[in-house]
Amino acid sequence: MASKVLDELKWRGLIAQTTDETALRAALEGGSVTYYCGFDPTAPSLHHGNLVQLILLRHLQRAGHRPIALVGGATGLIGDPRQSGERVLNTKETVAAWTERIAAQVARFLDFDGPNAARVANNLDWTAGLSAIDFLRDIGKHYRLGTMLAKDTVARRLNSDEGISFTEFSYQILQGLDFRELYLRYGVTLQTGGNDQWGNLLSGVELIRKAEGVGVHAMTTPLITKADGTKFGKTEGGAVWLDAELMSPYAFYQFWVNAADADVVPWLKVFSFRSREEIEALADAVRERPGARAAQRALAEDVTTLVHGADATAAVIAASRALFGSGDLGSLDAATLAAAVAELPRAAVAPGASVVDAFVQAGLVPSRGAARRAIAEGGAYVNNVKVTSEEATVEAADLLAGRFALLRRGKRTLGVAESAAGASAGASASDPGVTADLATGGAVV
RNA sequence: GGCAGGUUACCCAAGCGGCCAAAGGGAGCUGACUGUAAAUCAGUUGCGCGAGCUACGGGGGUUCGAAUCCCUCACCUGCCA
Repeated sequence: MASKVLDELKWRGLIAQTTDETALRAALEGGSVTYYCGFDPTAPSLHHGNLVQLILLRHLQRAGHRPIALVGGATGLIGDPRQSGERVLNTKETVAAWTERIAAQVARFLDFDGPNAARVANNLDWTAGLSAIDFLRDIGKHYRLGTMLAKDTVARRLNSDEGISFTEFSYQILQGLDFRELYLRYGVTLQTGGNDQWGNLLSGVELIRKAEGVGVHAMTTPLITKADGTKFGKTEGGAVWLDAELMSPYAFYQFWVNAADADVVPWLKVFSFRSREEIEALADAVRERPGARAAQRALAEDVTTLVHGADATAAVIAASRALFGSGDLGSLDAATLAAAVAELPRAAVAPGASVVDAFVQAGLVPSRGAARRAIAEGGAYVNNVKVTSEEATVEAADLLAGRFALLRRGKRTLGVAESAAGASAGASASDPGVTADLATGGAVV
């Protein structure tokens, strides 16, 4: 039902601000609206923050509206001003490569068939050939310095020690230019984005009003938060990446499964497409049986399926069940075990290799000193058995199915030591470091 | 172009000649308690088993000894033009 999409989005907590809500509601209920959201290539992949935007695009498309995903081949070369300080410019080659990757990523979330088929656009197409003089005459004349300086991010940066470059200051004009261009080319009348982009969205709304005499809309999503006040989406790898190369589907699934009780219901509303009834049932489940973590599992399954597909999700659920299940690891069959450890960081070891080295090689700790510290703190495990000595070694008897020993730091940082003998030739022969200095003797774990 | 201030570990920030691998806070990690959650308390956080090594923007000096003093370069910020 197209008519109710705004209410649906509100209930889900996906709307922070809109321009004239009455007019926007009328437009959304009156027919198919062409809308857009921009994604700047500031990294090789999109992340959790962009995911909210992608989900919003999807909701609107499902409601019968027509999405345009804009990749910022041009704006990515400039960089929008952040509070934290001036950006380091990336090379044109880098930005071009990232633009391509991101365009491919975005496409997975949209439907390119049917009457409201999606489209991907690149703002480099209309800015690359724009001369500085034309830009200043045709666009710049519509911008008032007072308004530009008053933009929150700009004002903040001006008052900070770092200040702000003309390059980043100009960003808002480029984004306004995009909205106008998309309006002229495709009849786009709504731009969506994160709430921190509000000023940049308004830039386009104002430009179109001044230059074209037409009123268009803007709508933002709120910043996703965590109940404990820490930053949403912060992980060891920096962000929750949507690209499987930057963050494995297993790690991605684990991120969502680890959602706090206080966060999981709001996140279900935002990140899953489950119905109101289903989400309310899961909210009850959290209240009544929090230990079962039913809502967290549902959230993780939905989001992982959306981003990585059903097959990858089934695999990581099976892996998670095996690794975090209460059953004895030794009782797992070889195939299940191999699948479960497939995603884990691994170390190739020969029987007799030290546990310290295996932990370092698997990347579970950054240094040998840190590995020793982990053991001393009682936070290192081999096959779910606490390692008690810094001289402990991985022996043949520890290898499950004759090949793997499960390494764990703390409660849930996992890795695997794979027997060099049982591993494929390439993996084991390539690293002489492990086999060269095997610990002599020492306690067997 | 001129003048002033700044650059310390993941981040903020103290230190201003030896007691500094560097206070304090944040963040991270581990343990206890748990439910792969939160809260709380405790421990821990450059590399190395160790001797020791490397580090306070880069380089060069002074000194028995430098994060600390001097010179120089780079970068950042502010003010003036």
